[in-house]
Amino acid sequence: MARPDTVTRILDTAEVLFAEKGFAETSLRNITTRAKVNLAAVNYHFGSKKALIQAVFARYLDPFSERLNLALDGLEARYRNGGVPLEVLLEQLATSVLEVPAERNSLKVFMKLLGLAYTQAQGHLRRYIQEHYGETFHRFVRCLRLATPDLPDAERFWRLHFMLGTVIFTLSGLDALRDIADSEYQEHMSVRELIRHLRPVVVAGMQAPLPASLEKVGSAVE
Amino acid sequence: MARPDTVTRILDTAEVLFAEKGFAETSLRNITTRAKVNLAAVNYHFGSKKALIQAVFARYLDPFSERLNLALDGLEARYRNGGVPLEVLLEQLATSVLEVPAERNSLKVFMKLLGLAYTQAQGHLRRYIQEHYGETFHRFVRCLRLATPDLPDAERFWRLHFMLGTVIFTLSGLDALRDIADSEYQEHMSVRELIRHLRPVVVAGMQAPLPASLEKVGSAVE
Amino acid sequence: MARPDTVTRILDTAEVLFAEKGFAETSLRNITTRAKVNLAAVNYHFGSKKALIQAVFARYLDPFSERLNLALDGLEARYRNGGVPLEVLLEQLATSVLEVPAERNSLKVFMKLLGLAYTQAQGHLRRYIQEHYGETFHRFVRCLRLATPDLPDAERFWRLHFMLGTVIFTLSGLDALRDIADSEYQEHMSVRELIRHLRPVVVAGMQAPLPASLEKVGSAVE
Amino acid sequence: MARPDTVTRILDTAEVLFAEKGFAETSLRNITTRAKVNLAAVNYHFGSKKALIQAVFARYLDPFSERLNLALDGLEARYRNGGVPLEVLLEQLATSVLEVPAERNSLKVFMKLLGLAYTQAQGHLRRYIQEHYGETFHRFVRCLRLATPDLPDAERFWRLHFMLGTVIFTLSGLDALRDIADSEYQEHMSVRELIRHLRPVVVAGMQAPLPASLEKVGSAVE
DNA sequence: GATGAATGAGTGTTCATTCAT
DNA sequence: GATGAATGAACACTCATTCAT
Repeated sequence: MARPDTVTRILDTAEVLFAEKGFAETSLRNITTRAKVNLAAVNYHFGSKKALIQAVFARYLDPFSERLNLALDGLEARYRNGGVPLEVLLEQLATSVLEVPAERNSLKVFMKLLGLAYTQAQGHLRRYIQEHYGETFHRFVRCLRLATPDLPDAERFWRLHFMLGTVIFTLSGLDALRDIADSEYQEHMSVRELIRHLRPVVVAGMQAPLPASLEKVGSAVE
Repeated sequence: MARPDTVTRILDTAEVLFAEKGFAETSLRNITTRAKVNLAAVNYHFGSKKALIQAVFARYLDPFSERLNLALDGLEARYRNGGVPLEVLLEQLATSVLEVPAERNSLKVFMKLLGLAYTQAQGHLRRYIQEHYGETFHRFVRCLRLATPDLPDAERFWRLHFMLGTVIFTLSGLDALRDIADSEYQEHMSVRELIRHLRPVVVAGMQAPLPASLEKVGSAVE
Repeated sequence: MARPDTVTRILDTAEVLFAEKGFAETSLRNITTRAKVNLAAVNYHFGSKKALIQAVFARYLDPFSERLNLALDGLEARYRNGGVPLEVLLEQLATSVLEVPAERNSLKVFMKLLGLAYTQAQGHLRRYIQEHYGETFHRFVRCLRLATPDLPDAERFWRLHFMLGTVIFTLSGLDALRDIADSEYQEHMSVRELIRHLRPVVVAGMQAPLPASLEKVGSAVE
Repeated sequence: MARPDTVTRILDTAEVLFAEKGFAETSLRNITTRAKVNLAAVNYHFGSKKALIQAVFARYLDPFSERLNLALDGLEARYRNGGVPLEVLLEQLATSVLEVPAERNSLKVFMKLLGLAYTQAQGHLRRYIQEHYGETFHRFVRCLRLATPDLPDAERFWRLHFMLGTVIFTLSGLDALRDIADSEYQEHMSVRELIRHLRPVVVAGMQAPLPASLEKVGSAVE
C-alpha cells in the first residue's frame, strides 16, 4: 500500500509541525491540510488535540523506554556486583536515544519533542509522561545512583537535570546552532558527532567537585 | 503616583503571563484584563503583540547588557595582559544576571523569558535580540576565548551552548524541579544557591577533556 | 436471547435520552455509545435521525391509539343512546395512557415524549403524528362533544387543549416538580396519585362556566 | 438614530428565533446573520450563548417581576385584613403579564420563552430564573395561600402548577392551535380573548373539590 | 491620550450522514 | 447484516487588530 493510512499520516505530519512551531502555534487545520486528511479525522481517530499530542510522544517514548529497559536489564546482569560505571550508563542512554529515531522519523524531531515536553508541557502532557514513563526514568535514576555513590542524593538530582538541560537544550535547538557554527567554523556537526562531543562534558559535569561550602550569602533573591 | 501608568502595568503583567504560559497561550485579553487596562491599550502603546514581546525583553536585556559591558570594561582593565580567568568571567556573568532582576521584577521571570527566547522565539524575537544584544554577546565570547586558549574555536562554541543549556534550562524550569526536589530531599534550593551549585559543573564542563579523536562512526544519522 | 437486538437497544436508549435532554441535545453518538451499538447502526436501521424519532413515538403511540380505539368501541357500545359521560370518558383516557407504559418502558418517558412532541416538534414529527394518530384523536374529540353538549364547539376545542396543557405539562415536568414538593411538603407523589389529583381539576375545568360575555376590551394586544 | 444598536438588535433577533425554534436549534450564526451583526458581537457583548439566553429572559422578566411586585404592594394595601380574593389575584397576574410585552416585543414571544424555560431550561437558565425571580414568585405563592385557605399546602402547590401548565402550554403553542381553530370554527381568538376564556377554567380548577380519599390503588406505576 | 465597539480570521470540536468492505 | 473509517458542514468561541470618537 503506497499511501500510509490516515492515522499514520496525521502523526507523521503532526510531529514535524509540533517540532517546528510548538503545540499552540500548530493548529489542527495546519496538520490536516498538510497531511491531506479531513479536518475531523484528528478528532475521529484521537479524540482531541491533547490526545494527538500524547500519541505523538508515545510513538517515540514507547519504543525508547522499552529499549532502555532492555538495555538496563543487560547492564545489570553484566555488572551484577557493583553498579554500572557512569560512562557505560551514559553511553547506553545515548545509544538508546539514537536507536529510536533510526526506525522512526528523525532524531531532530525526537529532541525537539523532548524540549517541548519540558518547556511547553501544559499539565496534561507532563502527567501523561510521568504516568507512562516515570517508572523507567526512576529505574535509570537508581542506576545512576549506584554509579555515583559519592554524590549526595539532592546533588545528583540537580546534576541529572543540569545534564538533561545540556543535552535536550542543545539537541532541540540544534538547527539554529548548526547554522551559526557552519558559517563560522566551516565544519558541519552531525548529531552523532555532537553526541560524541557532549559525552566528556556531561561526564565532567557529573563528576565535578561539590560546590564550596556555603558561606552566608548576602540576601536571598527569592 | 500610587498607580503605575498604563505602559508599566501592561509590561509588568505581560512578563509574568508570558513566563507562566508562553507567548501563544497568553492573549492580549489575558494581559489587559489582569492589568485592568483597556484591551486596545496594548496596540495603542506598543503597536502589536510582537512589539510588546520585544518590549518585555528589552526591559530586562537593556540593563543586563549595559551592566555586563561595564563589568567587562572593568575586568579587561584589570587583566590587561592575558585574558580574564574563566572562573572570574563566569562569576561576573552570574553576578550580572543576578543584579538585573533585583531592580526589576524577579529572577525567575527573567530566566523563564530567556528560556522562551530560545524555545519559542518565532523569528521576530530572535532577530530583535541578535540586533540589539548581539554585539555584547560577541564581546563576551571574545573574552571567553582568551580564557580558554586551548579550546578549538568550534569546540568552545558548542561548549558555550552546552553551558547555556544547562543554566537556562534549569533555571527556567526551576519551579517544577524545585517542587520535586523539595518533596524528595527536604531541602529547599534558592536561586542563589542553585547558581552556587551550577558553578563547578559549568566550569568542569568547559574544562572537560576533548572528545577522543573520531574513529569512524558506523552511519551518520542525519 | 439475553441481549436484545440492535434495533431494540437503539430505541430503548434513544427514548430515555430524548426524554432527558430533548432531540437536538441528544446526538446519535450519545445514543449509539450508550446502547453499545455501532454509530452507523441508526442510519442503517432507521435511515435518519428523524425516522428514529418517529419510531420512538410509534412504539408508544401505536399501542396507545389501538387500546384507546378498542376502549372507545366498548364505551360506545355500552352507552349506545346518549354519549359517554365526561367522567367516564376522561377516566378511560387516563386508563389507556397508564396501560401503555406498563408493557413498555416508563410512564415518565411517555409523558416527556408527549411534552416534546408539543414543544420541540420540528414539523416532521407533528406531521407524522397527525397522519398516524389524527383519526383516533378526532374520534375522541367526537365522543367528548357528545359528553359536553352544552359547550360551544370552539370553547370545547380550547378547553380540551387547556386540559392537555395541564396534564402533559405537569406530567412531563414531573421530576423537577416532585423534587420541590418532596422537600417542601414531605409527601411523595406517585404518578398514579398525581393523576388522581388531576382528575377533579380537569373535570372542573371542562365544566367551568362560560366566560362573561365580551364587553369591549380596551385594545387588542395582537 | 434610526438603526437600533447592536445589543438591541441581537436581543430582538434572538428572542424571536429562540421562540420559534428553541435554544439548541438556534445558532449564533442564525442570530447574527439575521440581525446583520458580526458573529463575534454576541460573545463580545454577552460573553456566551448562555448569557445571551439569560439576557433575553431578563428583558422580559425584569419589568414583569417589578410590575407584579408593585401590583402586589397595591393589593396588599387595599386588602389589609384578609387576603386578596383569588379572582382579583389571578386577574392581576394576567394584567401584569399582558402589560410587559405591550412595551416590549410580543406577548407570543414572552409566552414561548416561558414555555422554553420550563421545557428546555438546561440548568443554567433554571438557576438564573430562580435566583433572580424566585423571591417574587414566592411572594405570589404566599398571596395565593391567603386566597385559598381551605386548600392543603401540597394540593395548592400542585394546582398552581396545573394552572401554570394550562396557561403556558396553551399560550406558548398558541399559533399552531389558533391555525386549527381558525379553520375549523371560523372565529379568530386574540390573546386577550384567550385569557378571558382561560380565567373561569383556571378559577374552577383552583376551586375544584379535593380528590376522593385514596382507596388503595392496585400497583404503583413508579 | 485613550477607549468602547466592532470585526474578519481563526480556533478546537461535534454533527448526521455516507460508503467501501 | 453490519461496521470502521471518513467527511463536509456547522458549531460556540477566541484571537489580534482597527477605528470612530
